[in-house]
Amino acid sequence: MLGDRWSLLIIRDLMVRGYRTFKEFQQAGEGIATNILADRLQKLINVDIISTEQVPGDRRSIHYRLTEKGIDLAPVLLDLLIWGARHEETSAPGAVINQLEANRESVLAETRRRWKDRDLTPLIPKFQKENEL
Amino acid sequence: MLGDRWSLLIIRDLMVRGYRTFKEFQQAGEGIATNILADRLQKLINVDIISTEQVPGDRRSIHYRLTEKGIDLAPVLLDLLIWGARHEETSAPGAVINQLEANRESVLAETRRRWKDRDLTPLIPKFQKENEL
DNA sequence: AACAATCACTTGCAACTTGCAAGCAATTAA
DNA sequence: TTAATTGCTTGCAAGTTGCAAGTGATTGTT
Repeated sequence: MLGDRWSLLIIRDLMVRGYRTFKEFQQAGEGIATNILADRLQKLINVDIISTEQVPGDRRSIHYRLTEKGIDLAPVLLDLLIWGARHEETSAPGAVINQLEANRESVLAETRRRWKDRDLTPLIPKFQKENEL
Repeated sequence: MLGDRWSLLIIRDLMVRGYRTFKEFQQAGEGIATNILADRLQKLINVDIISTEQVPGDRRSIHYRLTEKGIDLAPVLLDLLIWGARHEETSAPGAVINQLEANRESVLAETRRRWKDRDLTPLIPKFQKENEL
């Protein structure tokens, strides 16, 4: 399931960037085609990594959200981020990475807290992985 | 680079199972086609995650080995294993997983030690992830 | 009320990637 | 000398991806 080009990026956007809607993923800059995006979202739902919710006040829109199983991927994503940074496949500044690495546990706790509280502020001020995570 | 069906499995086999040769990967049970295997190995070499060495005493054979960058993926793989186990996509017994989780740091240290020393004994007595890691 | 815009998708199709089976060169084993 | 082994490569059918252009159900604007 995670063995494709887009799924982990979607999960990352949900987890650390606070993205929720189809449109946000689509415009995320990575350039995923809408048919593929729809397909990946559905597959992630099928394996219970994400779920959907109605948006109160706009019946066109849907909010995607990580499930418990989905948020449990946080350690993986964090390690991948750190790895990418260490080996320079990221645009995250070195200092930020060192912080993340030194405070692994609290970063993970904060990530989970944000999820629970539906806090949509980006976890850190934007980082990107060039080619794949 | 890691966003495909096979690359992480190859890395895992190198890291925790002690596989080294083309043939070992091919027979690993996951059923990768030889053309794809050759392609993935080459791509992993290109991004400096693995490297090759001559086998002394058999000039037909080649040993693949993780680079420093490759072994640095250990935390990612370990977390992915733990995640898969927690959400039942693994055949690793629960007790083993709990051990891995509780001793994360020492497991990682041991993994790195095995790599340095070229210790080929499997890290734990075989575990598999059903569909993708 | 009528019309335009927005949102989350679908559809059609060409281009690329994968998987399967067979084959091959260079050794090494019998 | 012949057979087997190792690490690939090749050809081709089948599957997946990406692009562009819709579509239907709202919601916003005049």
